[in-house]
Amino acid sequence: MRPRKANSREKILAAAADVAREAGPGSLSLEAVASRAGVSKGGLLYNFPTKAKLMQGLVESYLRDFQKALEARAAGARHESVLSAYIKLSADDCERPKPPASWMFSAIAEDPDFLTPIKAFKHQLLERLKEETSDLGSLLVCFLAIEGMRSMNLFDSDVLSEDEHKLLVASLLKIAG
Amino acid sequence: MRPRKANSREKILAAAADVAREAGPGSLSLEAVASRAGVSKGGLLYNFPTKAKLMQGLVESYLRDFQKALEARAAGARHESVLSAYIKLSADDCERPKPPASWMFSAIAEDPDFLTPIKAFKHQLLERLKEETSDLGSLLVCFLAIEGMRSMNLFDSDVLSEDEHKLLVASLLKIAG
DNA sequence: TTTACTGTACCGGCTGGACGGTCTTGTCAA
DNA sequence: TTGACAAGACCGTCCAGCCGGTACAGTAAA
Repeated sequence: MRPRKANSREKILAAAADVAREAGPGSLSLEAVASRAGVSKGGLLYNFPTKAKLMQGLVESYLRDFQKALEARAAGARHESVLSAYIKLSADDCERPKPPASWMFSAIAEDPDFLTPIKAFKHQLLERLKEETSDLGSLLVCFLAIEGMRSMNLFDSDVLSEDEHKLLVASLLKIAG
Repeated sequence: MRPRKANSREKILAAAADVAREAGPGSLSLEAVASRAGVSKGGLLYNFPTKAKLMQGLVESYLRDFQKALEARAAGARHESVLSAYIKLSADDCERPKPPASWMFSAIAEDPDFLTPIKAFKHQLLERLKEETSDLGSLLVCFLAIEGMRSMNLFDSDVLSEDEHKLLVASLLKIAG
């Protein structure tokens, strides 16, 4: 029996991320994703009429999830700054073993403009952080350092040891105040 | 008359970087590179028998250039730390408009293992920086912030304004001591 | 100094395979 | 029975790598 109205979109998105991570971003083909998602190629194309739409879906779901996680953290401890929440969230996100979002490379290869929403999101986040601090210099250092953490995670470059990672996070929280 | 012994390798490498930057990392085909370099496809394949070899060449030349630039800076001002030199070099590298090394995305798509030498290089650099400082926390913050700067540049995400960029660099130099 | 040979650098058409996207043919729930 | 959705064969395109050539420099025997 074929599962009717089983939310294929989510399965497909997850499968795409899996394929990009395991087979490499260059091997993210529609067939591979469909097969991984337990869906036929036609089924995939029904949900995402084009490869570009699939990438777009990946970007949007990524941003949505991140936003939700950040909001949850910020609401969970209202006495601390959003910057602290962002630092801690990113520290957790980059804890190994964490699946890096390799699909991003596929998206960039497909069309570099897929970065635009992400860029906009980051800009927006930075603006929000600026509002809650008076020390712009420290904020920038923290913001960029987090960016560095995330990028290392994305590139799967675990240059830092576990201890160094913890020390870094502690230092950032101290700078953030 | 065909230019004999005109160093095609360099021209091809430069052309590959250009194509990746201008046409997008997903459009880096051998034909496009050959045409851009003013070389036939056969000529390209003569110099780089495989696309993977071309990517490898890109990585190696990138690392070699970076190493040279860093050494030059470090030697140029021997009274300051290597970390300071690294900060300043990266700040200059990320000054817009600077061609981001989009070819890296093509390389990753071809085979994620092309990152290995880069990872190793960074690790080595970090070890070297560790030797000259006693404050590991500050070093890590600086190192990661630079990483963030470079990643933003690579992704062509100019989230920071000119002034913010300068403030960031100043703050980093202050932290680096 | 002519001729024959060798190795280097480069050319460009070809092909086999992979991939994105379409189309026809189902198939189940209402 | 109908319509939303899924299956997978199929088609056109693109591209990496191959291969048979060409041009030329050097060498050296004749």
